[in-house]
Amino acid sequence: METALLSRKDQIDQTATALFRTRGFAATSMRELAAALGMEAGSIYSHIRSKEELLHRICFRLAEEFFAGFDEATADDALPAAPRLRRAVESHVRVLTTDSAASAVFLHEWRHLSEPARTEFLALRERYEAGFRELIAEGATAGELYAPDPAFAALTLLASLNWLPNWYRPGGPLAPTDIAHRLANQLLFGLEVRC
Amino acid sequence: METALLSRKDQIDQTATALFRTRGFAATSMRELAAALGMEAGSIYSHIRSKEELLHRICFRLAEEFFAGFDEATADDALPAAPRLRRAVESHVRVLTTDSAASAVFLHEWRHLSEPARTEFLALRERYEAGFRELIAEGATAGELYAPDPAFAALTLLASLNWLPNWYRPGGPLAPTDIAHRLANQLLFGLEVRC
DNA sequence: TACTAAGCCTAACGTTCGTTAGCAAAGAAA
DNA sequence: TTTCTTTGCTAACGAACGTTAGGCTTAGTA
Repeated sequence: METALLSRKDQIDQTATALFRTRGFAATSMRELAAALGMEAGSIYSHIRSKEELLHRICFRLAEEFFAGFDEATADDALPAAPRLRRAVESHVRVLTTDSAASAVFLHEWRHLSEPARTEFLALRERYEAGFRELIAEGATAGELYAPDPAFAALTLLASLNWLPNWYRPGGPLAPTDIAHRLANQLLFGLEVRC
Repeated sequence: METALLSRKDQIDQTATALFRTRGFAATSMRELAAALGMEAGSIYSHIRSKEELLHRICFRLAEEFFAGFDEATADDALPAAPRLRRAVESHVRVLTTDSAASAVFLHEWRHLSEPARTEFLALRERYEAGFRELIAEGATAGELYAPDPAFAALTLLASLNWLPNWYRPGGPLAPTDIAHRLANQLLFGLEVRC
């Protein structure tokens, strides 16, 4: 057998991710996907069961990556909440930049999952957001952070980060780690000059 | 003629906006839209020319509202950049909250516009973002704001705001003006406690 | 050599899509 | 009364949709 860098199934996943990102899940046809892979639409079904399976795999794989990164970033209990939050932000940015196409699909196309996957996905997302919320709340009670409403702060913070796949392009002027540092700084220090 | 609160055409626009928001433009069929209006699919074409015309009207109407709000908020040249930025943020939030369904469509579904509308739309959006960018840059050179990279700051700021339609619900615990103030504060002052 | 398993093809299935044509009812304007 | 406009209907159009069945080719295995 040819030792391909990517198995055919992985190629399908990757091409589907790119198409779902730019055209959206619903507007991407199996024939389009097949054409991008240089094959016929029917042939794809030798590798997958359905179009939705593709979306399902993309969304849940990324959920796993976000969780793994967050857990690793916040594992050190000795650290105060503020630096742990900073590390969580950097981890989130790392996932967004290393797999920005899949991230965009994860963020925008999940609603085309049918039940029960959709509910399951939303539960995962809520649990992830709760992680940030609790980190911010911890920092607030410890006096490290100013956050009268941790839930509100967490929403705003993740919103800023999640916009990233909309403009980030690999090989641009800013490296992923630069972006992570800048975002963390801007979100933690704000725009207004310090007193 | 019956003096309806909304003309039939406006009812169609409004129902289409709600459906496009929750299911997406591509995944919303004309038959679904018709059913939600209590009519048949073919009948809609007595009022509109095409499905895309609906999307076009929603997107460009909101673009106008964003511009009108921004222009009014930043018209006072006597004011320093920082308070004008704050007013622009509040105006943006006002549009997002008073018409959150249309805002969500504006933010997510524009890519289903076909050319040349799509390019035209993106040019408008870029011009709007440039307004924020220049305001931040002005504040930075005047020493009012700390923003080493105004473009980056503008992206992050708008990202935080544009996430709003994803969680805002009219009649929730926070009134739109509260939200606007909190967002402006958090973005301008940051999360970290001040020195 | 014969057998097996991938991988892809063609052809077609039943369904749904956006849209159109032609007609009917009903009220406003003349 | 006649005419026109508005609004909606039914029925259908061609196209595109996701998916399946069955067969062919090729490469690895026994």
